[in-house]
Amino acid sequence: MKRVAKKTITRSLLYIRILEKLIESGTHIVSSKQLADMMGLSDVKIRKDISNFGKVGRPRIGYKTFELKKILEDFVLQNIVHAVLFGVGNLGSAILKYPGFHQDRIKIVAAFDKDKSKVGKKINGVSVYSVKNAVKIISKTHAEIGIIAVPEKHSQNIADVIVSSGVKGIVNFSPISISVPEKVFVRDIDLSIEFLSLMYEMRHK
Amino acid sequence: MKRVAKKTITRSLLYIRILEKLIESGTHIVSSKQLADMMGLSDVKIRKDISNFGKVGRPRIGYKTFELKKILEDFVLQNIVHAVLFGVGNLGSAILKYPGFHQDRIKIVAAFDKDKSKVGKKINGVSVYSVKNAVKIISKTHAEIGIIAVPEKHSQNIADVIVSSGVKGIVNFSPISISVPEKVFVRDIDLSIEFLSLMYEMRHK
DNA sequence: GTCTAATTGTTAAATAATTCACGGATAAAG
DNA sequence: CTTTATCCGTGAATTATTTAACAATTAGAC
Ligand SMILES: NC(=O)c1ccc[n+]([C@@H]2O[C@H](COP(=O)([O-])OP(=O)(O)OC[C@H]3O[C@@H](n4cnc5c(N)ncnc54)[C@H](O)[C@@H]3O)[C@@H](O)[C@H]2O)c1
Ligand SMILES: NC(=O)c1ccc[n+]([C@@H]2O[C@H](COP(=O)([O-])OP(=O)(O)OC[C@H]3O[C@@H](n4cnc5c(N)ncnc54)[C@H](O)[C@@H]3O)[C@@H](O)[C@H]2O)c1
Repeated sequence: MKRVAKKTITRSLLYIRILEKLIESGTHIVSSKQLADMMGLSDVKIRKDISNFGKVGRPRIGYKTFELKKILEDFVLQNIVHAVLFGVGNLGSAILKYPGFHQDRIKIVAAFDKDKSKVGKKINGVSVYSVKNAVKIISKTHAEIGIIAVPEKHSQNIADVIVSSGVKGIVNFSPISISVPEKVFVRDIDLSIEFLSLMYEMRHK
Repeated sequence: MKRVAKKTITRSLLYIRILEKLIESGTHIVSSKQLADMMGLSDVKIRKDISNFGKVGRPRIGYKTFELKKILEDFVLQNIVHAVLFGVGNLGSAILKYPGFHQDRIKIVAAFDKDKSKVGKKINGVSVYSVKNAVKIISKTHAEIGIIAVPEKHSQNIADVIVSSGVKGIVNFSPISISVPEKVFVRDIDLSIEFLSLMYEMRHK
């Protein structure tokens, strides 16, 4: 199968969300132009993205919302994503309590913290465990992604724990780069950099 | 001045952070290769990025950490960034309490919520106001960026408030696209999409 | 039926970003 | 003072992504 551009994948995930909303509201047909307006993109880009997955629209009509959603899902989603969280602090708690992940088929199956007062608690149905038991619990839960929400000085240590449990994907919220083996994929989410680069863009355009 | 690539800007912001750490630890000289290893990038990319800002390194030696930091800052930073936050919920509170923004010269100068039980409180030194007073307070504080951390069904409404206050930059944490005039810049931070696209990458590489 | 206007899908062109390849500088060794 | 190994800077090549241009399709008007 042809390699699909990374940006096409992230946009396709957004299309799926919009299509869900359209379907829910009873809309059966949508054109690339309508989708484009809803998302602030160009219609060509949307058609180009979709063309990666086959010929699914009809000229003069548009796309059937349900059919398009199905096709996109078949290519870019599959199952529920299981994740474990490290660090049940301010950010970690917000993540645990966020209901949107469930809607997007992301399930947090366990959380870990080194603070004994947090271990044993349940937040939004998710149990908080001691980091000592992480490897054991992760292998039991078949988690696929580890979330790092601990203070940066502990991030590498937690990354090592995640790697040693066999998990191959990490979402890292701490503002430092972690070292992992090549076969482990890391997504860094750095909020400060988002603010600062937005600021740069505002000043230079 | 030559236009600098967007990705070069975000990486340069990361270089600044690493350089700060190196300077703090007493390191005076660093090579592109060392920086590359610390960040998981290639050394060429780092040299190419830096070359946008002039000839600052010395062959056979490397870069003076302090000098490089200064030059990068002159190009990609300037002042403190002032932001206002809408929605003091789980995520909004985490943002208010995060000390890292201060280190990165981002200052949250006011927060707004529609929940009366939150209005009047102070979180980490930041006062929470009623949304009704937002335009007035924003113009007084000279905020440059508005942060949207309200439930998605209110996001467009809050975006309109932010725009009508004259603020030209928005960081949007809600999982929907907001409509704003062309001259307003929006950065969408969509956590679900990060998880799902990471999952895709893990399955296809 | 024929025409028209709308909309898709695709090829080609343009733009953006990365990687390669290597020349030039220079500190340190001898 | 010459050699050598190292590291920077950069033009050219490659790869990735977006945008433009347009042919093909077809529902609906007439
Ligand atoms: N809060 C934000 O808005 C925000 C923004 C950007 C980045 N971050 C980053 O996210 C991370 C978490 O931020 P936060 O604000 O939630 O911090 P926090 O201090 O509120 O929470 C950190 C949690 O991690 C736990 N912890 C510490 N060491 C641990 C370890 N070794 N193993 C397991 N748990 C451990 C602590 O007990 C605490 O519960 C930090 O790296 C921070 O830089 C946070
Ligand atoms: N918590 C997360 O981890 C997470 C992850 C991804 C996205 N998000 C998004 O971030 C946003 C906030 O999430 P959250 O978990 O903090 O939600 P939350 O429900 O905990 O907090 C929302 C806050 O916004 C306030 N609010 C509601 N309507 C408002 C209005 N019109 N004006 C001002 N304030 C208003 C509420 O009073 C509440 O304090 C949501 O859009 C959510 O989809 C959150």
